[in-house]
Amino acid sequence: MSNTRTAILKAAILLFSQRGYEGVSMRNIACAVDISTPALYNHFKDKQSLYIAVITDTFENKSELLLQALTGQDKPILRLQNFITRLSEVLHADPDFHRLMQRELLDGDEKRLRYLAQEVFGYSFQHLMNLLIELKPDCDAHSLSVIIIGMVQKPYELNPLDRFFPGSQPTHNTPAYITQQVMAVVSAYLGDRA
Amino acid sequence: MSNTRTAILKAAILLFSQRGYEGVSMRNIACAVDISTPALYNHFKDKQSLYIAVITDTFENKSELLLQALTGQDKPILRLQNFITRLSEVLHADPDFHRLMQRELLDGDEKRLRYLAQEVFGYSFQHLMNLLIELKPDCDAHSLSVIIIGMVQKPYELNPLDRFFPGSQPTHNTPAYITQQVMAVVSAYLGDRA
DNA sequence: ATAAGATTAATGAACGTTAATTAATACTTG
DNA sequence: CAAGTATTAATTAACGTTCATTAATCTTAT
Repeated sequence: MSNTRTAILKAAILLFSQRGYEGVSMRNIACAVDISTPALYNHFKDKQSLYIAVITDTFENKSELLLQALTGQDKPILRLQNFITRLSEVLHADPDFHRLMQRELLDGDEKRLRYLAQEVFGYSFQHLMNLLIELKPDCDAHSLSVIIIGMVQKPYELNPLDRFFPGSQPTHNTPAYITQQVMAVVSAYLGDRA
Repeated sequence: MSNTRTAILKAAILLFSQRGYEGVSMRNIACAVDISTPALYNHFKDKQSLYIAVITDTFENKSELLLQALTGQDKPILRLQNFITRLSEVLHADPDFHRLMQRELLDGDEKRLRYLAQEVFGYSFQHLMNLLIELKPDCDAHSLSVIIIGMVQKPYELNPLDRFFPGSQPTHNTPAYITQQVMAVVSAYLGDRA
C-alpha cells in the first residue's frame, strides 16, 4: 500500500475522531498530511469513502482480542475477567477507536451500524452472553452483557467530565483498577459458584 | 418570552441533538421554524449563542429530579433505587437530552464541560457518592457511582445497535426493567445490610 | 410614530469536487 | 541496456454550492 495513503488514513482517523465527520474538511486532512487537497482524491473517491476507510481501518481486528479472552481455556469467571481487562485496555490504549465508536452510535446510518454490530462486536457479544449463561443460567444474558459493557466503558466516556467531579482520582482510571472494581460488583451478583 | 424564540429553540434542540453542531446550519433551523434565516438573528446573536441556549434549556432542571430521589426520606437502598429509576426515566423520556449530553462529552469545550459537571450533575453525583458510602462504607464511591451510571445509561446508548444483536428484546428497554436488572447486580454487591 | 420582528439581497469565506497539467515511477519493447 | 509508453501521484486553478452573518428595507402592532 502507498505510503501517502496510510499517512492520509492516520491523519484522518485522528481528525474524524476528534471533530466528527462534519467537523473535518478535506482541506484540514490535506493540511495535516502536508499535501494539496485534490491529491486526496488520488487515494479516496470522495470524503465519504475516506471516512468509511477510517472506520473499517479503526474497527477491524478489534474484536479478535476480545474473542480470544472470551474463548480461552480458563475457568469461566477468569474468562470474564480477561474480557473485561481486554475491553478496558482497548479503550485505554486507543481513544480514537473509542471516540469513533461513540460518534458512530450517534451518527451512523443503518448500514454502518449493522457493520458495527455484526462484524465488529457480534461474535464477542454472543460469546459474552454464552459465558454469562454458563456462570448464571437464570440470568438475562443480553441485559447483563450490556450492563457490564456499560460498567467498563463509562469511566472512559466520563473522562472529560471527571476532573470537575469531587473525589476524582485520575490514578484510578487504569484498566487494572477498573477491572478490579467491575469484577467486584459483577462477581458478587454471579455468586460464589465460580 | 417571544413565541418565535421558543419555536426556534424547540426546533434547534431536535436538530442539534440529531445531527450535532456542525451538522446543522442556520438555514436548516430557519426552515424548520418556517422563517427566513436572518430572522434567527433577531433572537440569537449567532449560531454559538443559539447552541448554548439549546444546551442550557435542555439541561437545566434535569438534576432536580435526580436530587429528589437521592435525598428523600426513604431507606438508603430505596433512595438508590429511586435514583436509578429516575435516571432511567429521564433518558427514556428525553432522548434529545441524552444525545446532546453524549455530544457534549465528545465535543464540549472546557467551559461547557465544567458547566455540565458542576451545574447539571455535580450535586447529584455528590449525593450518590454519599449514599453509596452510607450503604457500603469501605467502597470507592466515585468509581462505583460512575459504574452505576454506566449500567443505567449504556442500554440507551447501545439502543441503535441493539436491534442487530442476537437476543435483543426491545420490550426490555424500559426504565422499569433496566432498574430491576441494575438493582439486582448492585444490591448483590452492596450486601444484604440494606 | 416608534420599535420589534420579519423580509430580500448581498457579503466574504469555506465547502467538496473537477479539470488540466506536470513530474516521477514502472512496464514494455527494440 | 535503452527508448518509448503507460501509470501514478502530485500540483495549481477554478467550479458551483453552501456557510454564517450583515445591511437595508418593509410590515405591523403599540
